[in-house]
Amino acid sequence: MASSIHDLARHLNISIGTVSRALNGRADVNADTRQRVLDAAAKLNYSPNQSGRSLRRGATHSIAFMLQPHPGDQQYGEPFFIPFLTGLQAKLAESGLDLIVVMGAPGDYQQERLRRVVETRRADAVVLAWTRREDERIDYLTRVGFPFATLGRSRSGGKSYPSLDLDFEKAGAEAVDRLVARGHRRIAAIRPSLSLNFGYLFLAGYRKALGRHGIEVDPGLIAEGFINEAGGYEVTPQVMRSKDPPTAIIFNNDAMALGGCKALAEMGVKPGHDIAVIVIVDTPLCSYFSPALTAFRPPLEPMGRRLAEMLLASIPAFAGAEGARIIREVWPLELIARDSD
Amino acid sequence: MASSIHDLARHLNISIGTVSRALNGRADVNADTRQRVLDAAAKLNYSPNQSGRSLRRGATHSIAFMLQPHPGDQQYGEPFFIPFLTGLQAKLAESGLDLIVVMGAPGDYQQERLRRVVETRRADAVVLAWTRREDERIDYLTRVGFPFATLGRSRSGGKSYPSLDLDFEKAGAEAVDRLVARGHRRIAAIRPSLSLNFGYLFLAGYRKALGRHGIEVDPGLIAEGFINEAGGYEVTPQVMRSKDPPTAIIFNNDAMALGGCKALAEMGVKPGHDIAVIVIVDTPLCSYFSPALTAFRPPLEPMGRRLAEMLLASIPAFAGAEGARIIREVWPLELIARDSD
DNA sequence: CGTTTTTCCGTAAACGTTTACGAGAACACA
DNA sequence: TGTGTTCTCGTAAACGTTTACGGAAAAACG
Repeated sequence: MASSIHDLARHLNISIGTVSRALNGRADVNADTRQRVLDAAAKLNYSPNQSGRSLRRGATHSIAFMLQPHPGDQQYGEPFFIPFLTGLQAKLAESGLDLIVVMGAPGDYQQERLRRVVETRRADAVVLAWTRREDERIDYLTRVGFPFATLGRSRSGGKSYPSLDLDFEKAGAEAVDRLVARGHRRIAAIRPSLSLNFGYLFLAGYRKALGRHGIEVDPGLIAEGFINEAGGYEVTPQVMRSKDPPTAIIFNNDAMALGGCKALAEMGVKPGHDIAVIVIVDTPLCSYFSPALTAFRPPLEPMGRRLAEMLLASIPAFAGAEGARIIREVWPLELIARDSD
Repeated sequence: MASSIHDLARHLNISIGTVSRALNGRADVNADTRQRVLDAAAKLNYSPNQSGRSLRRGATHSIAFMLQPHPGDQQYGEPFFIPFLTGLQAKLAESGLDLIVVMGAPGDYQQERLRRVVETRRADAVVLAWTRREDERIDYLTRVGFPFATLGRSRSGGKSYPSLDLDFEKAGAEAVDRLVARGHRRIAAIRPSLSLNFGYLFLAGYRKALGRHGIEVDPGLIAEGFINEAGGYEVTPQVMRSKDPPTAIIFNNDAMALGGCKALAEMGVKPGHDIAVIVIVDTPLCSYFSPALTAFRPPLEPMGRRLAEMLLASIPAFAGAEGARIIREVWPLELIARDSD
């Protein structure tokens, strides 16, 4: 099973150097010999040992995505990533790169696992998600000079690394606009910790839009919970018990909305009927919920592909002739109107 | 950043051999020297290059989990895995092993990616999920003699590899028993393709229990759909439009149930009121749905830990003194009674 | 035919580890 | 003092690649 380049060379009676050159498509090898090598490689089922190759080349030809069970939760956060990873992997594969997903241990917010990946040189670059406003991972990676890209931004938004984010601020504002246009003025916002940057951005858009409409921000209508079903469930009653309860709620993600709607149901409040509900980040859940939830849909698969491009473009070793460059993009979210608002 | 064992050796004025032995805890190195090496390693922030180590040792010290966007769907299937992977990773980490998750390209059912992992020796073993009744991946891995374990069984259920599965057959039967005890006799089953082994097992249990209760199996009450929301949504109306419609439905998983309930709602049928609903595999979705869905909950995180143990026990290089052995286990599913039945 | 260029290939070093082997020093023992 | 044992360490080979270098043969050119 473990056929090495030596086996190939012995089998063909030529030197390993020639075999390697033939396999790697170098110019200085006769067309005949190349073909013989290729045939033999197919016959012997040869494929290069990754460790040997990485060691020699000083590159692993793989990119790591850091996947983290979110603090305070083990279940949520990942269905979101699957289409994204599909796009990421597809684009990386076009450049002959492997995508590996590294599971973080719960709790340490990836510092330990990230260090491990970097220090043992398991990947040539990493992709981060769940970016925080102050993100120690970003600091670490820039400090040690390890290539990376982020899905999401951090506060500094430094120009030193590529990032692709969604325009949560605009989505927050648009949600408010839409609700105000439908006559709502008591609009609640259920969001995760502001340390998560998308929560921060959402709230900024929410505030700005309310201001634009001359509506005063009522702190009693803003609540923070864990970014999962339990969080939404726990926190929604708080805003509903406000002296002057909301007639509409904007949830920062689908899981919180699900929990929130559960709480509403228990209070006898029906979304789309007694109260308007809008969700910022759409998943299939939203469309199959009853009532179907109006939500902002991110184009996850294209985002994955794009971030792969941006990452590769930022790394000299992978960037083509035009040289490395840092790209930062913010994509709009598209509202899918359904039955809940 | 790239401090190697040579840097350490030069810095301490000793040979690289000694450094390596000190780092690896070998006996033939003086206690003083060992300490000096350890200190220097910490100071220089040394950690061994993974490629070099793998090359020399002939082992990567990492285990690959094959993650696959399910055919016909990009969004579903993965929240299920997160707690499982958390357990898997935790246990592997105790043995100094890394868990990497390898994304399959959509469509090829992992064959191509799996071959790549195996042939380039990227991992020492792999873990498979979504086992099919006839599983080409299992055939391939056994044929080439690559170590692996499965979450789920295949038809053959060969004794050659460790596997951990849930007792879907018993759960299917228990669901029927429960519904019959509550007076139902027209019980529908919504399931995925029988090529997926858990779908097959579920149906077997369903049939067996019906037989035990002297209820004839009505093919019109059994429907097959894609294992996602869309599948449940599409297929549920079929059984409802049966001449003699069901008074209860058992869904084979949460996503199908979600889609099915959507379809029911559109038909004006209310789960837990007009019809009983039971879900075989529980996720947080089920408890936050309205009404909360009665479901069978798998202990995912312990399953991950256990499968890691079983995998390691099956590999001579990792098994302790007692030698390698193949363990196969089937765990019960626990019913969580909620409001839908 | 002599010279230069091109084509093709073998040699060997290097990447960063681990480890078998052997040797010097220290020590124990008679 | 001589012999044997135990500690400790250095040397060097090996893992499977890639690639710089050089050289032999073939081709091109005058």
